[in-house]
Amino acid sequence: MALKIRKNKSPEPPYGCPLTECMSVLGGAWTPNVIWSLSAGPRRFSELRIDIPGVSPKVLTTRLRDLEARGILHRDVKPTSPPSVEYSLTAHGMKLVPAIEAIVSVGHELKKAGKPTPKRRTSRRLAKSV
Amino acid sequence: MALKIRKNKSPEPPYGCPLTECMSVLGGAWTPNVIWSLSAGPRRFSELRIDIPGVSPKVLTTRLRDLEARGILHRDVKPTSPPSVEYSLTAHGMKLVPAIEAIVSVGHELKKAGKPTPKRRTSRRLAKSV
DNA sequence: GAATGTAGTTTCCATTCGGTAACCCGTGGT
DNA sequence: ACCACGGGTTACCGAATGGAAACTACATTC
Repeated sequence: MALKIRKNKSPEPPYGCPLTECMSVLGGAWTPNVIWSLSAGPRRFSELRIDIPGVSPKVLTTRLRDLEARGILHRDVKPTSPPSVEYSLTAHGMKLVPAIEAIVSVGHELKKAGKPTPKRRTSRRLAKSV
Repeated sequence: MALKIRKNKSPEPPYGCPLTECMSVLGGAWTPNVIWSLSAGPRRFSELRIDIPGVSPKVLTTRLRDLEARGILHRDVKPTSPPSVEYSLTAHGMKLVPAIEAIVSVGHELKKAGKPTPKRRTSRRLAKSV
């Protein structure tokens, strides 16, 4: 007999799911880092590069453009000479900060719990031997 | 003159960053959905497939194996005949739920704010025309 | 006029990732 | 005997992504 499907549904269906929605924002590489960095105040391109070691200018540009297009951050070109460009979170972007804080604090807990840093991804051939 | 670098550093450097740490867990496709679904109680493989429309068995398997290896969820094979397999969050995995809730609630806000759903990801050739 | 600094852009490349589809195994029902 | 179901696995594939490196433009300064 077919097992019956329990139907205490999970809180949100993934159709137009806010979860998916939000993850599409946070999903890109370095995105949370950028937002996190900006949460401490406005920053220029090269400051961000320093704040986020390892990010390449290409990816950083991509992220900034993308987040700007989504209304998460604001790009402000100061007409100084050499013009400097300042990025800051919009009110909209600020809303993401608590979520990122939550993620960060979970990150702390995950580290505290001393994960043995699993290196294997799909090497679970043992499934049948269980 | 070189602009001076402001040094009100962002809260966490990305070296062994808890943010990065945690995102490496949440980053895979459908991962948050899986955890979200399991946050409502234990679920079997096929229930998850129903809860998360669009997820392929391959990816679902991958995610479940990965999350199991990380200690986020627990795989419980019931020795019934046909054996059914139940997945549930570990205490560890539960810790992720608030973060996901935060993400979900931001997702709601992002939707409320009526984003014009930018479909283009990297098609911002227009950069110069701005 | 050469160097430096800011703020990127562009090209190229390798890899990863996820999706599709097909297949597998054991059990139970008809 | 045969099919369906639960719970996957495997092979194959194309798109997307992220990284590296080189290059650009403009302005100031030496």
